[in-house]
Amino acid sequence: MSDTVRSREEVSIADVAERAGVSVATVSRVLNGHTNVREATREKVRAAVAASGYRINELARNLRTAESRLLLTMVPDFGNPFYAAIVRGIDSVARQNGYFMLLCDTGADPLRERSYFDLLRGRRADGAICLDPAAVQNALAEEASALPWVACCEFDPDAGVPYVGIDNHLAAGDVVRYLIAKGHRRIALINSGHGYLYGRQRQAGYRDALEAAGIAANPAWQIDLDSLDYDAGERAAAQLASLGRERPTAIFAVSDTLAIGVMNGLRGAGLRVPEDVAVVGFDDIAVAAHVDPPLTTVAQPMQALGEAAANLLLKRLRDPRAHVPGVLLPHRLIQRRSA
Amino acid sequence: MSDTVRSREEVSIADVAERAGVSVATVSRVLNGHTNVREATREKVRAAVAASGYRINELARNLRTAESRLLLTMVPDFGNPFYAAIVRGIDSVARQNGYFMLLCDTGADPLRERSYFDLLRGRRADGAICLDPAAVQNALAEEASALPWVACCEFDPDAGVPYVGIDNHLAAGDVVRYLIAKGHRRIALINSGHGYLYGRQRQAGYRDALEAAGIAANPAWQIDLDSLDYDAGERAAAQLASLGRERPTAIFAVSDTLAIGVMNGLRGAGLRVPEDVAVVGFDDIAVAAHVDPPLTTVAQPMQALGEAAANLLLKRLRDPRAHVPGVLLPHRLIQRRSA
DNA sequence: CTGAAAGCGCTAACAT
DNA sequence: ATGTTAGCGCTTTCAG
Repeated sequence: MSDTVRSREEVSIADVAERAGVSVATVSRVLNGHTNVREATREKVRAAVAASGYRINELARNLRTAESRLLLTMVPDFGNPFYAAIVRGIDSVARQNGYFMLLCDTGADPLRERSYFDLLRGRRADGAICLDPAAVQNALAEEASALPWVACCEFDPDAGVPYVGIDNHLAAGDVVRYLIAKGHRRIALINSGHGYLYGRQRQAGYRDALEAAGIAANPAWQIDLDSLDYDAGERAAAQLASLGRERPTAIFAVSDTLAIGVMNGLRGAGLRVPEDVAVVGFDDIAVAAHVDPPLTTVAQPMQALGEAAANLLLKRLRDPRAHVPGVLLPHRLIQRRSA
Repeated sequence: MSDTVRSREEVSIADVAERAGVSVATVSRVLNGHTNVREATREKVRAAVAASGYRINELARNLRTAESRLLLTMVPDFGNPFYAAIVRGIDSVARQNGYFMLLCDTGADPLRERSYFDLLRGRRADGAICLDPAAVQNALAEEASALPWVACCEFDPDAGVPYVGIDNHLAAGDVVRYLIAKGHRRIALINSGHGYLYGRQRQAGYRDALEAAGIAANPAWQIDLDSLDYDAGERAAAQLASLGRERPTAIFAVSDTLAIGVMNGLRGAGLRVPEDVAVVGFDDIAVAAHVDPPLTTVAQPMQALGEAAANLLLKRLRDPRAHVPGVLLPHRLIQRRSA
């Protein structure tokens, strides 16, 4: 009570020890919940801690224990709502295991991503989960492969890095088969360029499903974009609409943002969805159910993906030489009104 | 060349020193770019560093220098795209000043937020920027006020915490005056509940502007929601639409997500935007320009808000006893087709 | 220009 | 059950 004035000077474990009339070791034991301390002593220490306003210096503890209990999650674009649920999944597992999870916005820039890996190298974080494009990951794989990290959603199965994701080839096939079952034979694909592995996988799934149904793919119906934003989708739709009688009756866009842009572009060209052109997206982001018409799309088990990634990472931290396998989780086609 | 095999054992500064035939002090000097080292010695050290694959242990350095050069940004909801540009602004300033910025998703939960503040208390981060609701901040203000942090967008001017934001009262007034100028007199407000200070400020701005124009506010046209998501906006619109002849001709929603939901709800009720009901949102998030019709809304200078917040924080870190003032930045009404 | 040595604040043997 | 002590890996006087 008499010591209300907390000096702004840092109070250390030694100060607490002195105050409580015990050794620093005892204070440390109390702090860490070791059982071999007499209750009376424990109480004295607690009182001294409270009275002094002591706060443990985790930096010192971390240096000593050689771990930070910090996990990093690297996202390529913080503005993309797609990552939200994944991040929540990671966070919940991290928390349950006594770790903090902190987010890094890499901007899909290898240099920035490298700088975050430096946090691992400098022992300031214990591990990382990377949601970045496989290309970015690969640029770093060589020197980074010894570091404790796992890939999520975007990954190269051959990079030797543990990963979690879905079967993109199968998912794209499911979309095409769904569209075919609805009577479509003129199906376009709007893809995300070759930076993303998932793009190549979905393209292959699209092609193979078409082929399996005996439908020849029209090259004019395959558009590769270098962006995933609404505008890009809009422009692609305009391009497809301008085909006139040669235009497709269904469009599969590899992301919901693209698909929403597509619907806008179609509307701009005087075409109705789904009457004139059906549209399917990918990801099932929050707005997808709230655009007009609501978007048919492929849902990934985002939360589960994040949880699985976190669990993989923790396993790797516990046993650095454990074999950590790649994991594929099931997706789901969400049927709404756009197709 | 002969030493390609990097032992997985941690190599320390002492190892490098031995290898280079110098003292650890000299290695440290080279590492930190001190000038008082002979070029030949410097070269020897560099070679030893490269050959050994040495990586500085930042934990140790941080302990010694008593700083982490880590900044935290706390967001209430990682999934809300509203924060993206702000975060980028913070990040760029942090980077330019040699800091890492890491994101924390608090879920607007005071307990979780407190846990992140613990990172500050434990010296694992040097400072923080908090984008959380003022209510959450206040729950922590008492004990947290000694910590180096600033509030951004949501803040209590009286909490004694440095802040950056916009003039919400004025912005809401601008919206109402714009609507009045367009001939509207039946203007509804869809608000976000009382958890958010900006909600109260915008409500006051709405009321005052109406009053100044001699228009009596109809209580049935003021809806308080406890959520900001699309569904909530949709339900509120349905409620307003059900008023029949008593329904408003314009709706001001305090966030774009709400506004988009409102437009959907209106459409569901057979009402056209803007012909039957005009809609104005707030924030100018990315989708706002891509919904149908494009949304008229208030843009906040997000990037600038983030930069200003980061600069305030850095100033506070440099001089803990400096007076750091509150800062208000200008907003802008973006006129599109919804109103 | 370089080295020796003293810590930063903590944990974990190893005593007692 | 408690204390002593040796570091964790680094930076920084202080000497030389």
